[in-house]
Amino acid sequence: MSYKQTKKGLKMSEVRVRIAPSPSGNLHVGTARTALFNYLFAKKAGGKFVLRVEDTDLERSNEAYIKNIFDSLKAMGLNWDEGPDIGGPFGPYTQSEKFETYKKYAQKLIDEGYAYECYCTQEELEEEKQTAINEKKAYIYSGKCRELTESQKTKYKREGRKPVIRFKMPSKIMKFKDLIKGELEFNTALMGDFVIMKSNGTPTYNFAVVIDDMQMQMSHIIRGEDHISNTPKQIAIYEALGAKIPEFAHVGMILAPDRTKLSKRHGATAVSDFIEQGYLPEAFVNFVALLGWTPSDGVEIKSLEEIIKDFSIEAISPSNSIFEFDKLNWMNGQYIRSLPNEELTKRALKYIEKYDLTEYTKEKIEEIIAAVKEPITVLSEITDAVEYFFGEDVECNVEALDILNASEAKTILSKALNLANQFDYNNHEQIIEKLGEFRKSFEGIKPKTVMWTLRSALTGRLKGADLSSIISILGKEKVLHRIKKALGE
RNA sequence: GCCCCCAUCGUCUAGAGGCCUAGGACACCACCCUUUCACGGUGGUGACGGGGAUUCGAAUUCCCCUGGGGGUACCA
Repeated sequence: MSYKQTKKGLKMSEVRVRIAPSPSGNLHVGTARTALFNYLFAKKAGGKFVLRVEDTDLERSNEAYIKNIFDSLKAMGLNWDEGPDIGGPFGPYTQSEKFETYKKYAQKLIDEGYAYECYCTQEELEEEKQTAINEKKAYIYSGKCRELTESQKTKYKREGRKPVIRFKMPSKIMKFKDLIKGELEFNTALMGDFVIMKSNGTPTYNFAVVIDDMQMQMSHIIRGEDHISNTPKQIAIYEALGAKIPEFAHVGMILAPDRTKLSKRHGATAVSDFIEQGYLPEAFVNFVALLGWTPSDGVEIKSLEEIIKDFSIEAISPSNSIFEFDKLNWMNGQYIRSLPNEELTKRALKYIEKYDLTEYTKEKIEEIIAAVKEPITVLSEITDAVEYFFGEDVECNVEALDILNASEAKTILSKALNLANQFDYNNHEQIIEKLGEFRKSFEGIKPKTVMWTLRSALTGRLKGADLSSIISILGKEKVLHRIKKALGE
């Protein structure tokens, strides 16, 4: 046994899985979930989670997307053990860096009679397809280039035709056991000889995946069910190569509420979009895990670590699931509320930077965030929730204006002016107490009205944080100023 | 058209022949708590797509239909 083999030799039992995004867009929710399941499966088994970039379609791939994909995965906490950036024993992990390898294997398949050059033009192929449609039959490539003679090939070459390489699909009933879907069966005669190398010398997806998964010694392929129909093709290539066939597991798709594919028109589809809007990555991961997987103990809010412990691939549902925001929002709120104020403030900072933060100390800013966090479901809502704390004056909405224009408002506010001088602004308890006395101190005016009036004067709205907290944070100067302003002074 | 996958409350799902008068979570409704909005608590509305078959017994097994999804590329 050579050194190289020893180094690369693996224990039969080692679990190796991968996520193989193609950088033709930002990390999609569906891909993110597939990545999550792969990650969970690997970590649960003490195996390896590898990242591979599938950029064989150079036209559609771009650097910015690669960065977005890496960043999103990291934000979700799905750190890979091997990948383009950190390397590993089976690199390169970027397909565009392996074009020679694919060529080599394609040639091997030709030499051994499993593949052949095909010189058919697009027009010829189109014609075959049209005929099939007219005859209401399924289109299958005729295979007419299978037995091309050398002289025919040279003739085509001289015409300037660049061949593709097609795989000779054997005709048989192919069965395999899917870890999620169960026993699956296909008639490969219906598939025809498919292209493995394009005329520009780059591999097609179905070929590149097999070569990579084989070389990277993947033990399990966990992916979306949109790949089910590719599986027989891939297995056929494994067989032709004499390679070990990995186990397959196909997860249902994530659909939009209208039951169509989740796309831009449904709003956010990229993980980064969600994070941008103020969904906490850990909440997002938790939610996405619940799309198709159920915790064994019924406890739905779980950290990544806890999910790993409880994860099993058998528990994944075989059906599609619809991405609804309700539960995500609820869950995000749960996570926001459970975050320590300091941490929450740090994360909320980018949503409040439009205000003059120098009006307050760092501690006060934390108090503000703590005061408004309760009803928040998405971080971006903080921008509005916090508005009335900043600036001297406050802008009143219609409801607040109505309250302030009511006949009893003047009475209440005049007295409130007095009250404002009695507050000990650093003593929250004292404020609560004084406020309690104050709201009951009016003959014929409901406590509720008293509070609403004061709230309207101070915040310009009827809804918001706890009034005593607001008063404490605002401080004497602003409180007095705003009450006076409301009185028209 | 052809091939494949899927099918329990609005949504995510529990359920692997009797434990199911189908359980939980979100959403929704009501009540309680409360200075507002909320948070929290309690309770409620709400589903096995249809038809056959197997069985003493079916949400659970089988078949058909229907519905939804995916694939059918020199995209991945």
